[in-house]
Amino acid sequence: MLDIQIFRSDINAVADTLIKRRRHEFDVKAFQALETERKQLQTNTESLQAQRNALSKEIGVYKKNKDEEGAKKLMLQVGQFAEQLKQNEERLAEVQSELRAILSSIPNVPHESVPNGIDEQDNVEVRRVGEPRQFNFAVRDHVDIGENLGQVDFDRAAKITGSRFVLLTSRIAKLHRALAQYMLNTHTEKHGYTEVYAPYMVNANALFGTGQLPKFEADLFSVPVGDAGKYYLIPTAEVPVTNIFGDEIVKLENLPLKFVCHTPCFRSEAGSYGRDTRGMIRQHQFDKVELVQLVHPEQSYERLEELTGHAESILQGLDLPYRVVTLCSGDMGFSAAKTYDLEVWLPGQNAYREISSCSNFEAFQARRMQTRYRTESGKPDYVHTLNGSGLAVGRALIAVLENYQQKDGSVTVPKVLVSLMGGLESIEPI
RNA sequence: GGAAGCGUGGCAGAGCGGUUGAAUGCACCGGUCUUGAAAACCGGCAAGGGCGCAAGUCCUUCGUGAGUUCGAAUCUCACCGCUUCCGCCA
Repeated sequence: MLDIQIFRSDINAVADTLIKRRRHEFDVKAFQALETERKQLQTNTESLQAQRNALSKEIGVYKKNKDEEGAKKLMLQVGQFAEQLKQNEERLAEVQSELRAILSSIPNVPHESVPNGIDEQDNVEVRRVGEPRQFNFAVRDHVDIGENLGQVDFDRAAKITGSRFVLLTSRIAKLHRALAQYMLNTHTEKHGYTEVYAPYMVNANALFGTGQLPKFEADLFSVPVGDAGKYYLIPTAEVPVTNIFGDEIVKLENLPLKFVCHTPCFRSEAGSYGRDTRGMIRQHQFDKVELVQLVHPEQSYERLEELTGHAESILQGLDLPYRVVTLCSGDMGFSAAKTYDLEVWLPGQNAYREISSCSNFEAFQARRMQTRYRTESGKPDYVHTLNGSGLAVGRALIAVLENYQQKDGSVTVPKVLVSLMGGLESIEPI
């Protein structure tokens, strides 16, 4: 959520930026009309409330003095505007909730360093790290590799559940676990993150906080709770972890707060039918190790570079070639002010594919969650939030299978994973 | 699932229809005292919002929502959460 103050003072500039940079249009006239009404209603309502409060206090005094007559007179006075006050209060609540609804459906404004653009075509490559390996045989993709090894099974997953799920077994299931373990160990031991175990189901309020609701309900899975309520399966650990300090004022000296959390992620992938239907690239359920930081506003852009580096270090440790891309304004997520994507080289696709997304949300999420810190002067102010995948475990598995494949169909275990694999150096067919 | 109890400021904990945004203690901040510190003493200390250049002033908030009332932290209803006991269970 953007600061309503900038809509009050400089609405045309914001509207302009949002159209040019995010192709997001909103009705400035309607907003302003509501805002004018709000201002008038609020002033009016509050002055009536003040009158009522003053009279009520007086009534109290009369009652104490047993002057029922005097009290009666004042009660009549209040009665004269009671109905008007009630109507004002109701309308004011309506207007404010309409304003809030508009405000909460407006995306974040991109940082000035974010390149302008429409879609992923306009993303800007920042750097490439590592050289794609040259193969002296016909490369296979992870589906062929995994099925040939007899340890990746899409058909049975579809039988058990449906499409876009996978069943991993034996060494590959263990490799998947080892990858997550390696990521968690690295981030906790080398990068100073605190490990978190968090709920996999969250309420609507938490999803509002990070920006998935109200606009993107269709992307989420939910389960009914009680008679009317529901919980949502998390689409990313970002949701429970970023919300840890929602509605709280954290101590300045505790910043930055850095958390790492390994969870499954559940996404309905509505609107992506037909895309990446082969293999494990786009699943309804996948594991991810997520990095989350709550930081002092002045530091958030340095922290974004740092956090991106933490995610990169996993790819480097696994010796996987990748590139870093700055998302253009049109390709960024709803809540982000700036995003770097890490794209890993997949020989099976002969392409770089996203494996991590690292973003600075500035105060956009903090404002929704009401997460603040106390400034040096003691005044509360919003923190900045960041997160990034460090990394998507399922996609990391794909990358390892494809980049470490051998001519005979086996897959070499990356050096850093050997001990986590109990000494196993190569995955063979079973 | 059944029964009982409880949700108040950073924490603990009063208040149970009237001038209470809320006693008191702890924590925290400033001051006096002290060579310094501690102790003692004095003072300060919730958040959000409106109007205002400002000083200030007004409104809202005692789990959430609705209601009763001139007036609600206090009464009513619903919901959410927590605790304890019983049952069940990994």
